[in-house]
Amino acid sequence: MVSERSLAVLHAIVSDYVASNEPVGSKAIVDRHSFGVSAATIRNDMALLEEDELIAQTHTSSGRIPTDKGYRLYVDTLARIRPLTAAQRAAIERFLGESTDLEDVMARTVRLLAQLTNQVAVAQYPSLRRTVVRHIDLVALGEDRVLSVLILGSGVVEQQVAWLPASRVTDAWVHGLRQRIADAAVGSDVESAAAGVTELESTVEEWAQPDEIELVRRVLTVVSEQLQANRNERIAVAGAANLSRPGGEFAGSLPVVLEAIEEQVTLLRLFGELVHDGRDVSASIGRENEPYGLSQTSIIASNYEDGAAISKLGVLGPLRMDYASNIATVRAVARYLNRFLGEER
Amino acid sequence: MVSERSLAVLHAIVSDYVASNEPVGSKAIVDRHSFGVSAATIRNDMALLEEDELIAQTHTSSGRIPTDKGYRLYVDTLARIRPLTAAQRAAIERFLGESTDLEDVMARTVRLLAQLTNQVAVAQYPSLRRTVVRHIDLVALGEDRVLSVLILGSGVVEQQVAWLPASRVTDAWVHGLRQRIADAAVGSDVESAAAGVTELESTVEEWAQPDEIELVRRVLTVVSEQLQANRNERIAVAGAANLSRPGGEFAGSLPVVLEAIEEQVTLLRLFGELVHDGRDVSASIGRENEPYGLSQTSIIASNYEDGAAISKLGVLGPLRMDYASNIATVRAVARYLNRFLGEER
DNA sequence: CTTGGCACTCATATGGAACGAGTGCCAAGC
DNA sequence: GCTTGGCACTCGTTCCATATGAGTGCCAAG
Repeated sequence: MVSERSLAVLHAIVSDYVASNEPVGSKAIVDRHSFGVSAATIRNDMALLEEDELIAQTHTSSGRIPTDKGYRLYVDTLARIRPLTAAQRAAIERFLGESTDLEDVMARTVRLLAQLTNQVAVAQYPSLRRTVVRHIDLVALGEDRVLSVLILGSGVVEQQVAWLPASRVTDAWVHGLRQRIADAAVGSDVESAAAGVTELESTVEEWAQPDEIELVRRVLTVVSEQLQANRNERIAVAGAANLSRPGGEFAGSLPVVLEAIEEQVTLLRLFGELVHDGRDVSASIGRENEPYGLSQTSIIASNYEDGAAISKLGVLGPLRMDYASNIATVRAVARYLNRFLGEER
Repeated sequence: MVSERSLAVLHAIVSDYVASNEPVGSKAIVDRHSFGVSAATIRNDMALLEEDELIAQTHTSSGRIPTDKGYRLYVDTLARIRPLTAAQRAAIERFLGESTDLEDVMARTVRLLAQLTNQVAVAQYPSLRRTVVRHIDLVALGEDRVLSVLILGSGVVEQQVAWLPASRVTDAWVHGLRQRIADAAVGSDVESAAAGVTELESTVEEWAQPDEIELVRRVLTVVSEQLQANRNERIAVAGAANLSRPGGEFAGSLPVVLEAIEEQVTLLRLFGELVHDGRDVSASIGRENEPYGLSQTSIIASNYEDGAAISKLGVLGPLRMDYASNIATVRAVARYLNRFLGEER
């Protein structure tokens, strides 16, 4: 266990290092912070911190920089979360207030978060399992293609094309089928609707013409897929340009990070594994992200509620980032998004 | 005017430099290419090329590298476009063949192009002005919100929410309005449909209840917007990770490039200004992109037809890129996309 | 436990010398 | 008139040796 003052020294090292990007020495600490002790005393504390692997030196006789473990302890012992400035709050309000549909809300949210933190911002789309199905449409796009359009509460639209090879699709046929599906699905939430459609699928023989059964099945399969497609597995990203900030933070790992952003799958897994032990904001620091090749990266994320399910949003940046400020910002944006989505439905 | 052999020397310099990323000297040229002349002769040619500002030296006595102007002449005098290998063609076929809706086609196209060229790939969404309107839906999302869904040929769906503050939206009302709009718009192409809706807007007083006119107007405005929204102004991007390839190509300009990719507006303008003088593939090299801050970047683009209108797709990369191969690939992918979209409709 | 002092380490900066790739130019050759 | 071999010259790169200074660890005294 580290002493009270040692912890204060760690905090000083982290914040100085984040600000200057240079190893910080004992003298610099007594100069910039008002500990009531001399540099030699600080040096003793630093020796202890180094023993605990909370800080390290770049070479035998240089100042110290925090290790992953040091950052971790720093984050865990951050006393209070700085509230945002009035200007920042206003910016959030203004930015989100103008948005129209969900797509737009997500895009604005990540852009905002990226701008406020100067990091890469990521947000998971809300899960829609508990959302009500408002409307279902089947539209013939030609003789062999039918477009299925699903309209969910809060204005989300899913579309998908069903191919019905070598068939003669007529408007009347499509219309009748639509009616049946709508009866089974519209009005209930997505999960129940999926069950309804499955039910319909299993009784196809009872109500469809024998020569149409195959076609009907295809359409129902597509609708089922749409209902089961988990929106939660989409993410919005913004601020990739922040990766190339001066400082060469991501020396070798920039390609890995860019790939992760493009892949999305990696980010989703990473987000999924984040543990929120009591706190509303969680962090994953450096080597904790090793399994994803992102050991030079830290992630700060917060849950945001979304009716029944929970989704996440956060930022991704270099190990050396302003954790205090980023945690505050992520939390604030998540709260606004919460409130905003709450109003919506 | 440069002589025949000088031009050949330029080609040698470009291809060697692209391959090695090092200034190429006269000796290296005679070694690697079978000109029937000595190094001294090559040096004379190089002096001429330098006079014409087609090549330059990094310092007084080093090998030469091509200038922007040199790359330009090189591209303009590329004799024949290398055809793709069978494997590459197969990859294209396979990759595009699996796609479902337009969104998916575009995503696959850029991913493919990025992978084949190792550059950032960009594609403009097809313009839909000549596409037929298949279907229009209005769905009440609550008492004060109506979702308008527009279904176009080839399975494109546009949605937008209309807010009708302080009103009591009923299903019956929405249904009636939908019918009217559908009569005016469904079946004709997007441009005519827009005209039809505008017509409807101007005669609102004649058929709507006085106290509903304001609400009807709002809905019609939203539908109009949807019809006029130009899909052509959306782009798909992939392969950003290729920017961080070793070689430090984008030393200082990486942030600019990343921003351009995220902004999209810049890329759209850039694409819009590309001139195709007779060729099916065009290039914009280095300083030619100065106005957009992308003077360290080259762009290779091709038109792809899309019924009436024309859209573009291409790649963006460092000045020092394999123009010959990239031009061939962009052209091939554009052709496949052409064919694919042709089959669709 | 704190503090001043001191020897020690090591990254960085500076400068000079050797090296070598590549050029420009010239006079001779085809 | 174009081509060629030769040669002096330039200049970036590498290597080494030295000087500097920031920062440490340790110790003995307060």
